Amino acid sequence: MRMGNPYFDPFVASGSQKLTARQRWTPTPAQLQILEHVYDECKGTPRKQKIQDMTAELAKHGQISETNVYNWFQNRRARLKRKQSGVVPNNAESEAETVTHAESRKQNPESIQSLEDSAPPPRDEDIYPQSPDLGIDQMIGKMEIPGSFSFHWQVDRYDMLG
Amino acid sequence: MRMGNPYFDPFVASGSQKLTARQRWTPTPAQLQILEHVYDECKGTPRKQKIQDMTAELAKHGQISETNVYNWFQNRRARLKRKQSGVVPNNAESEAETVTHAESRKQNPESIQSLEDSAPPPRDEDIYPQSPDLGIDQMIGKMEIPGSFSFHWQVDRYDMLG
DNA sequence: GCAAATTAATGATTTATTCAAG
DNA sequence: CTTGAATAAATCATTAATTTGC
Repeated sequence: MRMGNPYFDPFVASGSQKLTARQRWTPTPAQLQILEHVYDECKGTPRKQKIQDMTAELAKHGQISETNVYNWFQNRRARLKRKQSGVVPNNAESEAETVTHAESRKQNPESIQSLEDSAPPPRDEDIYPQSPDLGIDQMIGKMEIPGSFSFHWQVDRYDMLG
Repeated sequence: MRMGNPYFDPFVASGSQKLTARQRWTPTPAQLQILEHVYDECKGTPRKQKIQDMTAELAKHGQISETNVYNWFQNRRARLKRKQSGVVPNNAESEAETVTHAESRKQNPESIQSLEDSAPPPRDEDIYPQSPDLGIDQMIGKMEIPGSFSFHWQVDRYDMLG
């Protein structure tokens, strides 16, 4: 089912410097605290408004996006449920992922199918009728983070070539 | 698993005019033709760039958004595969599945529970590093559609009240 | 004490299932 | 019934912990 690689654009330039390698967001301790606090308040996935609000707040403590927040809640809820429900040490492969970790770490580096690339889920492109400034502000702001180490943006998450 | 109603906001205002009722996009014949043509070319879900390009083109033939295009491809692929594989028209009660906890298939249309609303998947908000103009342009452009009938944007797809 | 190698967490994407509008 | 839309589950892939050898 899974095509080996959902996206695979290791080199956008010439494959010498992975200056645009895909890197995932990592919440700062402050962000994590806020996120967990909100999660504690309302278990369910927060609404759009809430997400936007949180994102704006979290952005003050480090790089973040609404997508990150949304994903975080999704994962948090799913994994918490799984942990609570069926940890069941009874069965052999409780997680079906145990094996995948140890050895199946490869990501199909050979299949260069520059023809079949899956597309990203563009969820909302036009649902921001009220506050586009936020997005722009963030985009500009994140270009240079004064404190801490160099944080990479997930700008090139998908791909940028036709 | 599925909660009865993931989101359920029939009326956002006060229940007098359903001016913001949820309405799904319906491709115009011209749009459909284009979509199917592109699908025929490359079966896989197109890439971001392609989606954007197509959306821009399709927008000339009627209301549309990248989300619509993406969903269309997703559904097209999934359903076509299902059809091709094993149709297995089990019209019987095949949905019974593993009913962990008795769950009614019915969604009570009476329950006006506009309190807990699930959140939308904010997919990309800051992934436009190279051509933000496009995004902004689109965003602005769609604010007012001169022609055609009054199509509701899915701005209110989720909710707009805290 | 540090750094490469391993393992465990977890952020991000894809797929399957379901809901509901037309 | 068809199918656009939305969610949750499954999966993938990258980062942080941890272990190991020096």
